[in-house]
Parts: sequence; C-alpha cells; structure tokens
Amino acid sequence: MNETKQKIISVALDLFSQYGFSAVSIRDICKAVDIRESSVYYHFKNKQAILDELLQHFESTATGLMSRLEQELTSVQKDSEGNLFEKTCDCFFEEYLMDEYCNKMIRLLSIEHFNSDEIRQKYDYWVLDKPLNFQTKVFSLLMEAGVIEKADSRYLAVKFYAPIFLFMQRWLLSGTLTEDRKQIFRENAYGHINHFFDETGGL
Amino acid sequence: MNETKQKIISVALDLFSQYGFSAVSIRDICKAVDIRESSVYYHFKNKQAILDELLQHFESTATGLMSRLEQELTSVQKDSEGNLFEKTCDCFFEEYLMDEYCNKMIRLLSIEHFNSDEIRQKYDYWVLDKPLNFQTKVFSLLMEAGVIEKADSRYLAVKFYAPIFLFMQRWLLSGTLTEDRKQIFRENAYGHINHFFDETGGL
Amino acid sequence: MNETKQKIISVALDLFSQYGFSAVSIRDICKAVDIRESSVYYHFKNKQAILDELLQHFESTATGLMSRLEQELTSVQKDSEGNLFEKTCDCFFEEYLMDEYCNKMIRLLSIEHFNSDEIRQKYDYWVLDKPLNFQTKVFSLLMEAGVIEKADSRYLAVKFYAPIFLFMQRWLLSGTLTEDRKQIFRENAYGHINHFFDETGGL
Amino acid sequence: MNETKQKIISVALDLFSQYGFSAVSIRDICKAVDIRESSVYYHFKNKQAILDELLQHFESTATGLMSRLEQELTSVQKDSEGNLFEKTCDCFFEEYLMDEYCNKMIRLLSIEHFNSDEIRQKYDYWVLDKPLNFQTKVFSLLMEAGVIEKADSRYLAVKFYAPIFLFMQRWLLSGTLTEDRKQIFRENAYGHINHFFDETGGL
DNA sequence: GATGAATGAGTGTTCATTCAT
DNA sequence: TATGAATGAACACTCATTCAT
Repeated sequence: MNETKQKIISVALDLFSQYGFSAVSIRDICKAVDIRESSVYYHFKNKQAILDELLQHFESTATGLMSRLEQELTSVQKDSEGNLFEKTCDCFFEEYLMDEYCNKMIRLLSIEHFNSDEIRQKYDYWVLDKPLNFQTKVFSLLMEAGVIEKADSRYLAVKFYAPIFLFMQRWLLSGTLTEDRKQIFRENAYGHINHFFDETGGL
Repeated sequence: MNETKQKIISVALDLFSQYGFSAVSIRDICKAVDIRESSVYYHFKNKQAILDELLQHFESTATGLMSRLEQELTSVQKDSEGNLFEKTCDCFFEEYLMDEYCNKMIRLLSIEHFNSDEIRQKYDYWVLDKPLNFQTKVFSLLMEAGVIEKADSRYLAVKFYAPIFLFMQRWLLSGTLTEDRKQIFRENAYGHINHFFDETGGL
Repeated sequence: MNETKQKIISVALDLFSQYGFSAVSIRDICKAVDIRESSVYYHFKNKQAILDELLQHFESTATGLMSRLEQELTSVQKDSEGNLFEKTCDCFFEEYLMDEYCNKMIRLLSIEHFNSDEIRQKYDYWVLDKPLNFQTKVFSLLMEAGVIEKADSRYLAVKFYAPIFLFMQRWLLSGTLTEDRKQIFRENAYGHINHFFDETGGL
Repeated sequence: MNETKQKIISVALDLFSQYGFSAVSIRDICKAVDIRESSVYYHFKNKQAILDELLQHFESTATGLMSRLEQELTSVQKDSEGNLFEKTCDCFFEEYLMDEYCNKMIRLLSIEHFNSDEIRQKYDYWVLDKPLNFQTKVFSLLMEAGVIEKADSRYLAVKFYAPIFLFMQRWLLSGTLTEDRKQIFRENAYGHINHFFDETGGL
C-alpha cells in the first residue's frame, strides 16, 4: 500500500539478512531509501517493529506455502505419487529455500536465531521441525499407499532432509546467493534425491 | 602465560559464544574479569584481536584433534575397525561437538559466520568440509579394507554426517548446552549410526 | 465555539497542570483528543499559543471573580460585615483555590512560574500580590467601619493570608487534588480564620 | 575530590535550579564545563544520577544544619533565649533560605516537586514540614521555660513561619537571587518577627 | 477542518579507543 | 601492569512544525 513503508521494509530485509539486525542502523536503512531518519518513525514505532513486521509477513507467507504443499499432498491420485514428490521438492526448493524473499528471511532467522528465544523458536520451527514434520507426513502417506515399504517414517524424513539442510547451509546461506551457488545446490540436492529413492526402493 | 590475559580470553569466549562478538562490549568483558576497560589494551591491540586470538587457538586445537583422529585411523589393525569407528565417533562427539571449549567456539563461528568472509570460511571448513572430508577418508579406508562395499565414499560421508550436523544444530547449538540436550543429541546420533550400519551392511 | 479547539484547550489544561508545559508533547494532547498532530496547527499557531490562550482565559476569569468580590465588598451594609467576610473567604476558597478549573490554572502557573518572566509575573500577581492587596483592602474597610482596630492593614493581610497560602501549597497544589485534601485544607483554613478573629478582636 | 565531577555537579546545580531538570540537556552542562558529552558518563551513570547526587548531598547538608540548630536549642541557658531565638532565625535565614547553595537546592526542589513523588516528598519535608516542626519545638521549649504563655505551639509555629514562607516565595525563589531581593526579604522577615513578639508577649 | 507524510534539530546514551601516569 | 580520564563517532528515538491534499 504505502510506498515509503514498503521501501523501508524491503531495504530492511536486504540489509538485515546480510548484516544482521543490530549491525544495521536506522541511518543505513534511510540512506538506502533516501529519506530522513525521523521519517522512519512515522511508519514504524521503533526499529524492532520493522523486524516484527518482517517476521510476521514471513510467517504468514511460509504458512501459506506449506499448507498449499500439504493440501496438494492429500488431494492427488495415487498413480501420480512419483510425480507429486518431484513437484513437492521442486516447490520447496524453488519457492522456499531459493526464493529471493524466503531465502533472505531464512538467512535473517539463521543470523538472529541466537539473539532471542522468540527468533530461535521460529528458526527451529521453519528450518528444522516444520520441514521434518512435513517430510514425515509425506513418507507416512507413501507407506499407506504401499509405494514404499513400511518403516520409521520420522527417521526416513531425517535421512532425506538432513543432506538437503546441509547443502542449504553450505550453498544457500553461506555468502551471497548467486545463480552458480543455486545450481550447485540443485545438483547436490537432486543427486541425493535420486540416490535416496534408489535405496528406499520404489517410485 | 599471563593470568589476566587468560581471564580476558576465557570470559570473552563465554560472552562472544553466547551473545555474539558485536553484542558484547569491552565493558561487559571487563566487568566479568574485574579490570578497567583501558587495561584490556595492554594485553590486546583492540577488540578484534581478542577474537583473532580465540580463532587462532581454536584452529590449532581443532587441527591437533583432527590430525590425531586421522593418525589413529591409519595406525590400527584391520580387525578392530568396528571398534575404531565407534571410538572415532565418540571422540568427535565428546571432544569436539560437545566439549565445553570446542562447542563454544563452534557456536561462536556459527553466530559470526555471516559477518566476515574470514569467519565464514573457517565455519564452512571446521563444521562442514573438514568433518565431511574426514568421514570420506574413513569410508575410503573401510572400502579398501573390504569391510564395506565399494561405493561413492563422498556421498556416503554426506549421508552419514548430515543427520549428525542436523542434530547438532538442533540440540548442541540452539539455546544453552545442558546435559539434557547433550543426552538427546547422543540418543539421536547413536540411533542414526546404528541404523546407518545396518543398512550399509557390515561392521 | 469550535468543538475540537475546546477539547484541545481542555485536554491541554489537564496535562499541562499535571506535568508542566514542556513535559507534555503535542502527541500527548492529540492522543487524548483523538486527532492527528497536524490538526492542532489548524486551531493554533503553535504549542505556545495553546498555553497563551489558557493564560488569557484564566486572567479574564480571575479578573471577573476578583472584581465581583471587590464589588460586593463596597456594596453591602455595615451590619453584615461578619457574614460578608465569611462569604468572601468561602468564595475565594471554593471558587478560586479549590475550583477545578482555577486550581488547575494556579497549579500550572506554579509549575511554570520559573520558566519565563511573563508567567512569573502572573504567578506573583494572582497567587501572592492580588490576594494580599484584596485582603489589605478588606481590612482597611473594616477599620474605617470601626469593626476592627486601626492598624497596619497590609501586615494584617499578610498575617491573615500567609497561613492560607501555606495550606494551599501543602494541600491544594501538592499531588492530586482530592476531596480529602480539600477537606484538610478547609479545616486548617477555617481553624486559622477563627483563631485570627479571636485575636484581632471583633466580628 | 575529582575536579571534573565537581564542576559537573556545580554547573548542573546552577542550571537545574534555574531552568529545571528536563529543560537542561547534557549538552548544556558540557558546554558550561567545557568537556565532551561522553565524558559525563564516565563520572555519572546517567543524567538522573547527577540529580540524585545533588539531592543526596543537600539532604545530608540540610540534616546537618537542622540538627545543629536543634542541638543549640537545648544546650543554652534560659536567660539567653531572646538572643537564641534571634540567632536561630539568623542562621535559618542566612545559612539555609539565602545561602547560595541551599537556596539553589530549594529552588530546584520547588521547580521539580510536581514531577515525581520522591521530590514532592523532599520538598514538602524540607520547605514546609521540617521548618514547621522545628518551630513548633522552639515554641514548646519557650512555653516550658515560661518565656511565653502556654498555647497551641503548632498553630503558633504556623503563624510564625507562614509569612516567612510567603516572603521566601516572593523574594527568594521568584527570579534571580540578588542582594536587593535578599534585603527586601530580611526587612519583611524581621519586621514580621518583631511584630510577632510584640503580640505574643515576652522576650 | 483534518490529515498523511516528511523533516531538522535535538536528546540521552553507548562504545572502542587513546594516553598520560 | 593497570587505570583514571577523556573523547569522536555513532545510535535509537522524540518533538514541534510544515505543507500539499
């Protein structure tokens, strides 16, 4: 809606996700937006409020994305499961881990997650627990459908997600996100997925 | 060495690893050491120098530990490999990931790794690349010795280490390091190791 | 008159008389009136103008009140002087010192009287000189009428008013004006008046 | 002891007692002391701490003075009471109400006494209650000694002190304290004292 | 009549660092 | 070895005010 406010939000995300919340001053943000420092306080109560709005917006975005993925999971026919899995991973990679906006937010969470319990919880949830829970659900469904053998779906999720998480740390959160790094991540991730299904059998 | 300098180093490690480098002021350190702020500058050129010394000491410690592990690896008889692997993991977990000193340093690296290329490199090396390379070497040796089937030893290392890395993030770097969290980590990690060898076959 | 302007004036009086002029921001006033800060400047040239209008209104009110008292003083028959004195005091106490509006304004003057010569003069006039002059006139009249002995009417006025002034400071200007405090003031003040006339003889 | 700290204290007293605590900025103080703003924070935790130290020092000074007066009161022979009273008043006027340091502090209390309960209490105590209590004790002693007739010593104290208080407000706290104003105060105050004793009889 | 948006000047405060002793 | 004293640069934030709409 409001143009200046949007600019502030956007610049703040860029800077916070690169240098961390406390290393970025209101001055820095204002320089980039080209407004005077006092103007920020017309749009936001204080510096923290910018971070809060950023976090809140991310959570609703991520909630939307993940619930979309979950819905697709239960609404498709059985014969398309291989396809579905591929699509789900694609979406999770491209629209979450590597999406410009979400990647910045995940970066921000990972930078700030040691600073406050609140952010630590969000980080743990959105980067570790939620993806693991989602993946667990996926494997449960595949087992019910008889596509893969019955086993400990939670551990299967860990085995599946842990390398993804490691590649993300290595290529998507370390340094600037370039197309090159994205490509390396994709190769590693899809390589892992292929191996994984060869072993797990099926699909 | 010098007593005061040691105290500063030790207190700085405690605080930096908990709140991050820039969030800790010289004042904070001095309060804990019970000296005046100006005294710090007798022992260190500036604040950064404290961090540098911390990093340097860690690198030589970690180098020592890892080369010890590597040496043990090549010097033992073949019939003890199962045992050796177990010992190696034990050592890596207890004396590296969960050791009070090393855990604090890893925490510090993981807090600060977005701040400078220098630290990012160290983080990537000591938390991701080095352990992966070591594990790769382990599996290569096991393959040569015919203990496990020949395969892509690098990918095997990823499959082995990624869950460890994930559990570390979840339990050893998130929040305060308590005995409870250590125990949860151990259960998860050893659970994974057992599963892993059941599947990989052998040992 | 204008409704919004009235609200601003009224809220400003409440806040200024409680916290002082400079401690109250335009924001504070607007929050209480529920308008935006820029709107104030439609009704007033600047913050000072609100104070000016408050002062001006008080001065005409107080002028009205005091001249009414003075008029009554000269227009009544001699046999009612005791009654008159009582009535005059009553009016001065209830409609001036303890009247909600006037009390707030006197508070405001007493808070701000160190800030500018202008307000200092008004404070000195309305809280010290004017009441003393009035009282001097009262005693002069009573002397002329032979009700009390001839004496230094000015000093008599000081002896009469000073305790009232002291009780006012203690009970009517210190802290919030409650019914309890008003009552304590009344008891002290009327106690003083009775003593005073026993001594002065007469009435 | 410390020169700079003393200067800050002294300048702060000058400015606070003239313009009020919040109207004086750290910048103002530093300009007068000729130090940089950050230096203040070496000597004081924050702005409030300067005020606190000022208040604390005044209270111990005033406590000292008043207890000295009280001690003298009980230690002198009966035949010197007239003399004593005069001396006591002199001391109270010259070393308390008109003493450069104490006058500034009383001014400060009277400026700030509406701002916080803490200061309001100190103001009420040191400007109203304590002097009244002291005077009450004086009259009690004089009554016991038979120098003046037995009567309500508290009301006598009010009658005695209220005009002093009024003259103080008018001449010692309103505007700058000049020798002229001091002289006017003295004339008014001693005039009152003489009248008072003519009436009270005795001495 | 009212307000959304912006701003310049100022406020108290923190911090790493210096330097004479 | 240690520290008392000082400082420049930065920081988040507040405030009265302006002006186009």
